[in-house]
Amino acid sequence: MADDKKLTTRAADFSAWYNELVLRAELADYAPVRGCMVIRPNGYGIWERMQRQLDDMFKATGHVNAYFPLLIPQSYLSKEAEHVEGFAPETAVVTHGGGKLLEEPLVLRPTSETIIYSMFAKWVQSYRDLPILINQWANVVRWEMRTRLFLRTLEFLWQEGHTAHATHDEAESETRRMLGVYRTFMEQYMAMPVITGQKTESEKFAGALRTYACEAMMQDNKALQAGTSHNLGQNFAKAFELKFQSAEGTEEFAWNTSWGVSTRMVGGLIMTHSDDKGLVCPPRLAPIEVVIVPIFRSDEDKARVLEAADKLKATLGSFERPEHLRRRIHIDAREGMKPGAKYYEWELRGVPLRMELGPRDLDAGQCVIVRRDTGTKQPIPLVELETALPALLEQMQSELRANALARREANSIRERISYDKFKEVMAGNGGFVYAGWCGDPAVEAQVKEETKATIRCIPDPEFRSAEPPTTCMVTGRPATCEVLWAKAY
RNA sequence: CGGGACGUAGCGCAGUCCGGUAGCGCACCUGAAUGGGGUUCAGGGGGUCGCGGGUUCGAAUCCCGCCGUCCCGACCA
Repeated sequence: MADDKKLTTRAADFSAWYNELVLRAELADYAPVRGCMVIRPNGYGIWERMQRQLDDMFKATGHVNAYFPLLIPQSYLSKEAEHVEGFAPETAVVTHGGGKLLEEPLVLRPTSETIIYSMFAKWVQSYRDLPILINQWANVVRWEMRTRLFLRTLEFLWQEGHTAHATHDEAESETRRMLGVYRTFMEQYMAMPVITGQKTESEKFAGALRTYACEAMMQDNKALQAGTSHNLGQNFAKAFELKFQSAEGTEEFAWNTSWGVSTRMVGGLIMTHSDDKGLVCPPRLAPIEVVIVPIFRSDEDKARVLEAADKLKATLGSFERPEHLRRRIHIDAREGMKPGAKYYEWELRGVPLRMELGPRDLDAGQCVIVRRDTGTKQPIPLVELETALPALLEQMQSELRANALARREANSIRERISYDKFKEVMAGNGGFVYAGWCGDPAVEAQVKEETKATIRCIPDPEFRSAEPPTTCMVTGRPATCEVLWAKAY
């Protein structure tokens, strides 16, 4: 921080910019334990709004919430071979309780497939007991080597949906449906466009049949995996004896899915929209939509302006209004701080709209509204705020999404390029590269080794090229599919 | 766990080479003025200098050990 008041710029050091923004906007802070963070009210408020929206969407798609315990017998994790291989290296293990060595160590859940499907096995007898459509909001622990605020911490908050079905096809359509829910949420609420698609064998979830993901592009052109949805097949059902009797009387293993998004999305939101002045928060997820900065000199003016501000908040923000008509308003009435200083602070914190309200405005029956993303100022008559505020907020919401989409496409390469050119791109500005792939995992490994880029996904049809690639970018062999390459978080 | 940097007031740092009264900026508290883009003046509070040991009359400073944090790798939502 050369200048004490300004953030390091994105261009100078994206990583430093991100860290400083998170800390100074008071979204999160480092905790005493390495790799752990405290999510402060400004950051938690965003997560809460994400939760509320997603929870509504899960309920609307037929899911119910439940809660399973944090502690899982270590042996459970070992019951599915690929699963234990994938997660064992990063589990935290409890060996003592009440001062005594435990007979069997307990792991802090890195994810809850094992405990949940072991319980499903108790609850399911018949095909009539299916499907089970459960979600839980929880914390999980993964002992990562390198951590970053929101993007990768030892403990993080998430939701994990877990379902059980009678058939493969039903499980598959559930897997796809929830990926679609994530996509809708990310686009409509986070204003963050995503590429959806399937993960390759090497990138899929440990223990899954197939993994699908939403991949977003951050402002440094790196990809962020923002949500995953897994078709688990019968792998866990077999490990935990999750069986049911079919209508035909036969005994069958159930088909499971799991899907999750985490507090990592807060990091994605930050890196998608924010600028060198601080956070830019999409209005729909902003804990505060409008901050009123009162301006006054004399005591008379002060009383008059604050009264007007209170009145605006009491009417436009009244809890008696239906939520979509209720504005989330904060009045910054702090004494001894000049308006300019407040402007900078609320810009750092990402409040979408700022309302400047002073004696001159009141005389004219108006206020001045400033948009956080564009900085544009406009006077608005007080009597029109009721309709003007939601219109401005929605306009900002959709422009943020459109801008993020334009930026992603401007940094995507869809024409066929040579592997040499690809190396240049990845060594330079990076970005998303669509290319043919022969399907050989060794090629993935080689490219990762040489360029640090990985296959983010095999994009869903709507994201694929009009002209499908016929050869592998790396080997020149016939392509089995088109893939999306990028360096990732 | 490998490579690098660092640990001194809430935050950012100087002081360490060359041992001798613990400092600066911001933040914070009090008062007054100020108030439409980071306000000014005056006064004030706050530290076992990461921890442990050693050398010395005397250690933030020198030596040894440990712990922790951040950045770059290998691992990952």
